[in-house]
Amino acid sequence: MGTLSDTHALQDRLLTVAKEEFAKQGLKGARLQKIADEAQVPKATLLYHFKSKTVLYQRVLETILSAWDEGFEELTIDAEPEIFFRRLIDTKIASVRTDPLASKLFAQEIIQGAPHLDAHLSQQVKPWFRQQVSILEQWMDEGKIRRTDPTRLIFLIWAATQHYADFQAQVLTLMNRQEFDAELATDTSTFLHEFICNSLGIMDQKHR
Amino acid sequence: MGTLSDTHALQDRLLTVAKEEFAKQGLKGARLQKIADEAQVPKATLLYHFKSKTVLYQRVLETILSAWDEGFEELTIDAEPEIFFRRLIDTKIASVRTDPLASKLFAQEIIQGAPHLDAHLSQQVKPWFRQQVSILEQWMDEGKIRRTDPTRLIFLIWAATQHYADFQAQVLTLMNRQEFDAELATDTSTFLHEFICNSLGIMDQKHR
DNA sequence: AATTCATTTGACCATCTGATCAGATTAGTA
DNA sequence: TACTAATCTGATCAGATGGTCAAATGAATT
Repeated sequence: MGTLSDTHALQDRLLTVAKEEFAKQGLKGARLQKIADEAQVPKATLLYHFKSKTVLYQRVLETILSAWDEGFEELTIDAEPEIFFRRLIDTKIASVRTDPLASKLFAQEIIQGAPHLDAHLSQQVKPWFRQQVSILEQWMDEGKIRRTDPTRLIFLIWAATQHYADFQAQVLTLMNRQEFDAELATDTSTFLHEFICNSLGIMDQKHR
Repeated sequence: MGTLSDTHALQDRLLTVAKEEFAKQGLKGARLQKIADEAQVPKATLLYHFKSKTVLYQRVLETILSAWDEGFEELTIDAEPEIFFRRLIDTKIASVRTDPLASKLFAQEIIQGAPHLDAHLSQQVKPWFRQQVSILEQWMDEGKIRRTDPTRLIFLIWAATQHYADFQAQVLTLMNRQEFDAELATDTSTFLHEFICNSLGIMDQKHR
């Protein structure tokens, strides 16, 4: 424990601070000086650990994406539709509430045309997405859920959950709230689950 | 008709070009030089018509918002739920398809905490929002639609439609499409309408 | 102790960018 | 035509910002 913090811990801290700055200001708007200040480190030190602003940004993005991949890939199929949707929605809402900055950063990246994650979209997201679609199709074939467009259904869930992170400023204003607290998260989760199950003709055997 | 274009037409062109640049690059990322080039005008001319970058940005924002206000305020209540939802969704999807840049610009503004439209949110959006909520509540009281949280229902519609503009890059990738064409818009509109009506227990008397 | 390597940091730089300004050009008017 | 006001624009600037570098510091190894 010679140094105050070893290299790895420092880089983690820098990535965390950088995520916040990038999420709040965008890639172009973010200032290396501000990130360095926030992390209580000279700017030169920041640039020693990450060769350039772009590299730092990509590292932040990678960190976010791999965390997501981890959290969502284990959403198994071996469940009834109702359970599946509950897990999916709960996981997404939890992620949105725990780390809205990650969601915001990701959103801005996509809005600007996803110039830094073409690869990830087609290699990571697409397979996961196709799998989800095929699960839904199977359930439709089996008559477990009403037949509809599975692709757009996934989009709807995606959008409806992500909305609470990305548009948090608007959501809180319109709901007269100050923060996205645990209760608000639970209620939102419940609402979405109910709404979707209702639309798909899934009977809810048990109350939450 | 002495000049090639009068002042008003020029400012409109500048606003249009600026909207594109702001939407694609964000406020901080946008470059006045690029806007000027795109509009085939010296940068100094651009700054003659708009005192500063911030002013230009705010003017672009105002233009977008007033266009939206116009388009959505006339969504009257004097209709049955099914018609109401159809109109709302169609209008929103049309707006998203016609002018995705406006939606993207707006989204980035909200994501970054809506620093430039606090006033508009509470003065324009909030009243409209409350009105929609009260319509929905009334219909729930009358038993016309299933009882649920009207606030989150509006959010869901909002999010699900906006998604197709803001996340267009991702949506197109996952759907293996090149552009958001008219057919895709119609199908999306139909899907959302059906999905929502189904969840709210609204019978669809006529096919689209 | 001497050497080597990674890390840290203040000083500095090249470049970019929003903004200014004075002078030119044009349009409208008496 | 003469005069005024609005519009246009090239030149230029001041500040900010990403990035570089050489020297200093610290840690580990022989």
